[in-house]
Amino acid sequence: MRYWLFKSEPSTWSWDDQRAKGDAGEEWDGVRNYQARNMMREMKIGDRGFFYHSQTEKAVVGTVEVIAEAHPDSTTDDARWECVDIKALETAPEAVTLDTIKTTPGLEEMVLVKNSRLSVQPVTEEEWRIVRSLAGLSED
DNA sequence: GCCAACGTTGGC
DNA sequence: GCCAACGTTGGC
Repeated sequence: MRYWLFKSEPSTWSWDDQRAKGDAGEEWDGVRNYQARNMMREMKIGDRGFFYHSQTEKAVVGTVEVIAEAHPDSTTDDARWECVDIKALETAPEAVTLDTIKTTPGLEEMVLVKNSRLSVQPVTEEEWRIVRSLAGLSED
């Protein structure tokens, strides 16, 4: 299993919006960036990810599970753009802020720190464990 | 609201 | 195929 990070502006699509979809989940649509799309093409059903709020909050607020592999993005006719479906899994008891991530040993190399603009990012197993722990989430 | 970083576009 | 110009994103 691989790990990822999905970034969203809460004013556009928030963790509450995602949770409201329940187990049915929702398309992670609207991505118009090749790197981010390529990440989604690599995802498999059952992969896990962090849900990150950018802009106002700047924190990891929950975890999600990939429930459908890459398929055409329904919000465009442009065949270049694909997306996966994800569902909310766990709400983080403690939101993990960007500030914390930047100052926690072992997380210096996170894509979130290195290339903050990429909206869908890979997360290493080590990073996954550290951030889960900071979020107050149990080990898998 | 500003600005740096980055990706994309289009002219040559 | 290069590179300048432009648009977008996101942290501050």
